[in-house]
Amino acid sequence: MPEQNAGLDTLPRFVVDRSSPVPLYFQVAQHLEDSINSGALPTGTLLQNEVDLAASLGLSRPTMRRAMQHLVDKGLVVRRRGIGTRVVHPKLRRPLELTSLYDDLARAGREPTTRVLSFEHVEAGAGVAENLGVAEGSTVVEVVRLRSAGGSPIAKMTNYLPESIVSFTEDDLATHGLYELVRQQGVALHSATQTLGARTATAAEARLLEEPRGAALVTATRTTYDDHGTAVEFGTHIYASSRYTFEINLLT
Amino acid sequence: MPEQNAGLDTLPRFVVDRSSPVPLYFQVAQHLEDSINSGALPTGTLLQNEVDLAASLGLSRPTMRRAMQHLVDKGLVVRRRGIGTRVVHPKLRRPLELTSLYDDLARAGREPTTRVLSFEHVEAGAGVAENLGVAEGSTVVEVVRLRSAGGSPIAKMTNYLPESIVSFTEDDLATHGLYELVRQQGVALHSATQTLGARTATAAEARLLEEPRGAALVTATRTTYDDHGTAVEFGTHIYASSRYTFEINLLT
DNA sequence: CAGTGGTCTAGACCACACC
DNA sequence: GTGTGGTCTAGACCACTGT
Repeated sequence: MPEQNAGLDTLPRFVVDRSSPVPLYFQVAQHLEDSINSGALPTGTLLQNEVDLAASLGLSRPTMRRAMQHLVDKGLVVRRRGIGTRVVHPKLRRPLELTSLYDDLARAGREPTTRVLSFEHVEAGAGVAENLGVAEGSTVVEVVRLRSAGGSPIAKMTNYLPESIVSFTEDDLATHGLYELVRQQGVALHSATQTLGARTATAAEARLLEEPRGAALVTATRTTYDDHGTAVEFGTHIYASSRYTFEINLLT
Repeated sequence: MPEQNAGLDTLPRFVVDRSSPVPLYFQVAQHLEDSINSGALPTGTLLQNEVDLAASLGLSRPTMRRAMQHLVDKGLVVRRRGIGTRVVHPKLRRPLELTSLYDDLARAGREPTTRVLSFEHVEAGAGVAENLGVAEGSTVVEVVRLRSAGGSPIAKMTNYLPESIVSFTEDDLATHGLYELVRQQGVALHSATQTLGARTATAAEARLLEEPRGAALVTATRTTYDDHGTAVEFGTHIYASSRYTFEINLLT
């Protein structure tokens, strides 16, 4: 007699749509994820075994396994041989995504606004050229933005992009995240490296971010690469530490 | 005529060991990873298609696919339908691991040293109790450490652990990372949430970290969970921002 | 012992990219 | 078209857990 068992009530009501272009494993994973997030499958729940689940959904076991593995990759469940599949701490969602500050704030319902402080074509200095992988002195687009939420400034963001991939306008940047715009141009973002640190604000920075003189700022530099290992974007950012912190989830 | 093609030279020499307990897909993935890291399969190389690779290794296609997917998850290759599998930027390894500051410094060859400032059993306050998921007032172990590298202090780390999982000693902490010790006791670390921010140093903190008065510090709070979603460790740390920054790699 | 997930096979059909 | 990876099936055997 298992201590807890679920999926018996919620899952048989669910049927996959075989005419949908959405893969079956993904439909199942999505439904399980929704059930976990909605509380229908609370933390600690032991799911039905994959063989029975596959049978009750009319799927093969490999397809069911793939759905399960998807949830493992997201950190929502843990699987143990001889034991079963257990729902873990629901707080640990969204382990690794390349999100922008704009998306983060929007998701938190904080109504982000962006003011573009400058948008111009400049010659790449040594630092920018090295991080972006372009020749020093070549032309790149420099974007400086002030992002606010709830009327208070959060961050000053300075980004450099190769001229060739910028076809959006200054207006687009006021209402969309930078990554969103880059992705819409067909660039497949692959990975990014980010360095976080801290330093005290200069007088101008303190004024801009409405922080006291000498306040501690979070600093971030990020380089984003596409599928070919080509740098797509390099940015140096400062954040008002009294109003923003970085949340990072890690899976072992 | 493909622009670049590989696997023809290196892979047929490789044979899987079917008597090994190491899964076949892992043996293959490991060999490919080694080939990539050694430069035998340089950046941009287009691998053989998975069907041929499977055949030449005497494996089924699903097994070969699994090896490939393993490399995709590690960020080493990119797969595109209709195109093939391509080796990407070798600089972007080790996307996301749960590492400790000790491990990070040791890997960088900076000879970390640790001084245990205190090691005692205390009653959990409200904040610690909530983050650790224990009752307020229950006994937990508090560890305060000063980590240095190259003779200079880097961070002051304050950790709280449930009393039950601490069987190591103060001496162990001077020469090993906290995660290493926890893992050695059979605890399966699953995931962690970390929050990074910044603030100015107090007078005592500045003195301890050998930073100027009012210096900006990086602050980090981290909660680590095991497979059961139980909190294993909660810590609040401060870092001398002039000597340490956080490197983070993200995969989209 | 029975039950669980972990691995592996040998096929099949489909969607997409390039020529 | 031809070739690529993406999805799916219906089995099989093994390793580990708990009774």
